[in-house]
Amino acid sequence: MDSTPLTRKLKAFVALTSVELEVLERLHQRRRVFHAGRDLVHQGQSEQAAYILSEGWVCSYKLQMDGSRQIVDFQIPGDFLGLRSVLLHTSDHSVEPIGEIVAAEVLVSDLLAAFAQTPRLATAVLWAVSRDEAMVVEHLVGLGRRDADQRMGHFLLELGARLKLVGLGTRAGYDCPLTQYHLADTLGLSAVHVNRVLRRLREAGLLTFRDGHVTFDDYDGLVALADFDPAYLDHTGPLLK
Amino acid sequence: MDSTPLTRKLKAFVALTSVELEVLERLHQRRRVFHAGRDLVHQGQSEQAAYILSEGWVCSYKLQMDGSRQIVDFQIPGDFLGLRSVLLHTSDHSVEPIGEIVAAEVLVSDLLAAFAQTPRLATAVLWAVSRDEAMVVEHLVGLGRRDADQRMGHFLLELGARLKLVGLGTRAGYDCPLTQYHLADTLGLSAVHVNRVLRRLREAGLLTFRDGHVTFDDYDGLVALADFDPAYLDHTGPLLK
DNA sequence: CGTCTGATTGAACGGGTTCAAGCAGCGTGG
DNA sequence: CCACGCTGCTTGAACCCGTTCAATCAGACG
Repeated sequence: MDSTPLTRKLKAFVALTSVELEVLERLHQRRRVFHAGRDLVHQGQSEQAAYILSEGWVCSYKLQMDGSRQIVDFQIPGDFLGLRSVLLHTSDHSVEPIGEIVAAEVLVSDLLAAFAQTPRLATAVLWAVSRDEAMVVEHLVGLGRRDADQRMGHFLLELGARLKLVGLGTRAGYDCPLTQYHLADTLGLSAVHVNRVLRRLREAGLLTFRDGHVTFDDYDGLVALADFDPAYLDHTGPLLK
Repeated sequence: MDSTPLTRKLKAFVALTSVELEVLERLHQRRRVFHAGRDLVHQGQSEQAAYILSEGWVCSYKLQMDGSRQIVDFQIPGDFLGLRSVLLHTSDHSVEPIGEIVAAEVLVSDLLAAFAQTPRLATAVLWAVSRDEAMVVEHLVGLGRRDADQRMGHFLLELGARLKLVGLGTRAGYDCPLTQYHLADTLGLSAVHVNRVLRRLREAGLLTFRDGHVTFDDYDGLVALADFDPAYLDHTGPLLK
C-alpha cells in the first residue's frame, strides 16, 4: 500500500510497526477537498475538526486592523491542520488553502483512540507538533534578526527540507505554488522588495524562483548566506521517556 | 495561606477547588534560587527539570551566528519554565534570569501525578501553555507587520496585562527590570532606536519607561496606537471537552 | 578612583517602502 | 475572435524608518 505523506514523515523519526502503520492509514478515511480562496478557519471562530493534509499547501495567517497580513506558517502534505484549535477549542488565526487541497478529516475521538492503542504513535505526533513550534520560533528569529536576503534564503531552504522529508523535493529544488505576495506576507517584506530579493539571489547564482518552481543553483552557498542549520527540523532525540 | 502567582493566574480562568489548590501548593516545594547572567538552559543542551517561576523575570532567546540575539519571550511569576523542554527532552533556545529569581523545581512525575489526581488542573495548565504559544505568534506578527512604536506599545501593554493577572501591575503601570537592550533584542530593533522610541512615546504623553518602572500615561491612547486587543490573552473558552 | 553597565543624543548612511508605471498570461463575455 | 479585466511579475525613482558609528554622561561597584 502506498504510504501517505504523514507516514513518510513519521517513519523518518520513529520505526513504526505494521500495526501502527495500519492505524495511521485508518485515520485517513474521510477525504475532503477544499478550494483556493475559501478559508478553512476564520480568525476568532472556534473549530471542531482537525485534518491531515494529503495534497496541496495551506497557510495560517493573522489579519491586522490596517489590512496587512502576516503569515505565521505553512502546512504541506503530511502536516496536521488545526490540531491545536481542536484540543483547545479556540482559533486565533485564519487558515487559507493555496490552490486546491485534499485533506483527511480526523475526529478528536479517533485520534485519541489511536493514541491509546499505540502510544508510540502519540510520541511521533507529539514530535511533529513540537517541530512545528520550533519552526514558528525560527520564523520569529528571522523576522527580528535577519535581513531580507537571509530571510528569503532561510525560508526557501526550510521549505525544501520539509518537502524532501515527504518526497516532494530534492536538494536540487521543488515545486512551489506560492506567489510573491505570499512570500512578502510571510517574510514581513513588501511584494516589490520580494521581487528584488529574488532577482538578486538569482543573479548571484544562488537560487531561482520562477514559474512555480524553486531551483537551488548553489545549495551550499545559500546555506552559508542564510545561516541555515536544519538542527531544529531534525532533532531526533528520545521523546517522552 | 497566601496564594502563589500561579494559583492567582489559574484562578482567573478556572474555579479551583480546595483540593486542587492544595495539589498546586504542593508542587511548589523545592524552591531554588538562580542569579543573573548564569543561564538556566543553554541552546542545544537537553534539560531534565521544569520550574514554576515565583519571583523575578526570565527570558528565552536564541543566539545567532553573527552574535546578535533574538528574545522569543519572557516568563514572569506564575509562568512555567522549560515545560516543553522536559516533555520533549530537547531545548533549542537559551534561558536567562533577569536579576535574581526564585523558582520551584517540578518533577515531571509529580506534575503528571497531579494531573491524574485533578484533571481540571491539567486543563488549566494546558490553557496556560496555549496562551504562551498565542503570545509567541502575536510577537511574530509584531515583528513582521508593526513599526517600532507599535511594537513597543504592544509589548509593554501585553506585559502589563500579564502582570496584572498575577497582582504585579495595574492599569497605571508596573515595575519592570528590563534594560533597553532587552527591549531591543525583543523587538528586533537597535538599542539606540529603542531609546528614541521610548522618548517619542514619553513626549507624546503615552507612556513613561524610567528607573525600572513603566507608567501608562494614556492607556487608551496607547491601546489605539498599538492596536492592542487582549483577546488572545483572555480566551476563556471551554477547554478539552 | 577607575571601570563597567545602561542611558542618551547627534550625524550620516542604507535597507526597505511607497508610489507609479508597464507588461504578460489567462479566463470571460460580447 | 478579440476586448477587457484581473492577477501576478517587473522595474524605476524618491523617500523614510531604523541602523551604525561615535561621543557623552550618570550611577554602581570594587
